Amino acid sequence: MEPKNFENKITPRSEDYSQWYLDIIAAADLADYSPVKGCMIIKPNGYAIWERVQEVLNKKFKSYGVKNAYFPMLIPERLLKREAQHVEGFAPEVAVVTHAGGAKLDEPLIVRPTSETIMYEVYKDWIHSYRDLPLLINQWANVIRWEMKTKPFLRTTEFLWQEGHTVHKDLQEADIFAQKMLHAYKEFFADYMAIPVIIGVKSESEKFAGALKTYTCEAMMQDGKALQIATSHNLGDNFARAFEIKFLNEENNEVYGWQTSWGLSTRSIGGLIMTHSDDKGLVVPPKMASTHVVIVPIIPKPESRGEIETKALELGELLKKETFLDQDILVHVDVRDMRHGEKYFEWEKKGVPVRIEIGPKDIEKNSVVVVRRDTGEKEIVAMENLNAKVSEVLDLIQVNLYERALVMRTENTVEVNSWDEFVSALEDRKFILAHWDGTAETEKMIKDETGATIRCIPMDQKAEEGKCIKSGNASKTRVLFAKAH
RNA sequence: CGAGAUGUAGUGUAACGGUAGCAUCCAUGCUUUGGGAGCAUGUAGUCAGAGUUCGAAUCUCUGCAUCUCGACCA
Repeated sequence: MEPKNFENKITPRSEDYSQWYLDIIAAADLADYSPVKGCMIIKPNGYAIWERVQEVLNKKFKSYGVKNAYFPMLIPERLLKREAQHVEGFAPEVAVVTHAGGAKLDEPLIVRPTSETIMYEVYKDWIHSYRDLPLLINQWANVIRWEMKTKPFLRTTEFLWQEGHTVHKDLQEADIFAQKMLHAYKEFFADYMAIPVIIGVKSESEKFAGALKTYTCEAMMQDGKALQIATSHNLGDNFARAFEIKFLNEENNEVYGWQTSWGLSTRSIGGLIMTHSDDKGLVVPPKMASTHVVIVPIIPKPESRGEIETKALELGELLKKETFLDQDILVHVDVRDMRHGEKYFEWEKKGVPVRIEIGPKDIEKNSVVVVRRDTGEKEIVAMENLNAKVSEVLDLIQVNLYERALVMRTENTVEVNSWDEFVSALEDRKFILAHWDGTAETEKMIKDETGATIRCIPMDQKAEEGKCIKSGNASKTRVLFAKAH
């Protein structure tokens, strides 16, 4: 039965992808616009996903020997100016504090757009010997970048992220570490977010301001556009030279440190939304969900309420003792005095992976109905098998979401060998693997003409002689082109 | 920041320059209940400021906000 009308109607993806995205955020109650333009209020439902991101990444970082710390949000302007490319890259988008304590400040303070400068200013005092290395620090923080145009989670003036900043004894070790973090992100996206990402190297024009080399995770959203969902930079000794991070090596020579920085922001939540959600609402991969299972009692007769709710709560308690994929199952029993149909819609909008329905007929037959959020499949399950079944289904949903996203990307990725093919593939919203002559001029020409950018030079891309689709010049490997969010 | 569009209860909409109305939400009560229920009562609104006018939600200007498309970006 079609509902007549209701709040939070979701625009179909096919009709208006952008509106659909905003509708999902409203329907799942993830975020609100703030009184400050371009900023976002992350509501409890949205923040719960972020907390899960923090939990999983912290565990991963610790296993790599990375320690958490916190540095100030305000950075003296002179520090930002130390590294030439860095200041050039960030100057247009920094917010500056000029007054405080009722007076004009002698030196303006910038609100961090990223923390390289303030962290490295003190790193130089922390590092004296090769024995102090590697220095592996991460911080969870907010940063501000004054962007022209914002969109919840994907691009907001203020956003939350983690930024890791390390110092190593040589370039090779730094590069290996930058790649190690890139793979950590890739695994996180695959194993937890159920988002398949392509890892690769950014072109010169797309790399981080001040970096030697930028590694990136690129994901395909359901509209075929790419989302840069995490990055890891090999900073070389650029910042070390600017901030005089020096140490005595084993040969007693004073040398500069070699650095990396790597980050993942609340944008990844936008990626999660755009990868898995459907026209009914948000879909949260079980391993990222703060509620895995919602039990909805069905009460046709008021007098049977007590009995049914008791049974529902009882099943809930049993289920909480169960695990799936080494996680505890988080269960919510929804005993609110509402029609069950309304509850179904609400939990679907919020993306809870599994719904269990229990009513008088179920109690009679000693069974319940288990419904999957990803496929909508309903199954009648005997109560004694419920724990095992739910555990299995959560596992299946986690796997299915990843597979579904991977199939989508695979089907929409093409190799092209001519400009005409390139243009038509782009119109079909594909990821395109094509030859490029390696020059910034050609890259810019392609961007200006089509809006497509080089997302990355994929790491698993094999060497292959070819001709640039734009200039016709020689190319040694294919690179990934796409339009980006 | 450039081009365009739109701003009316929490949400979605209506009102020729002339009493701001409807639906929904929310609150209360009753009846209901295997996919967004029904009835009754109640609360709640013209983005902000200026101008034109006897009279402005409506016309004009300015500002602000949101959306779309560019430029910028995690």
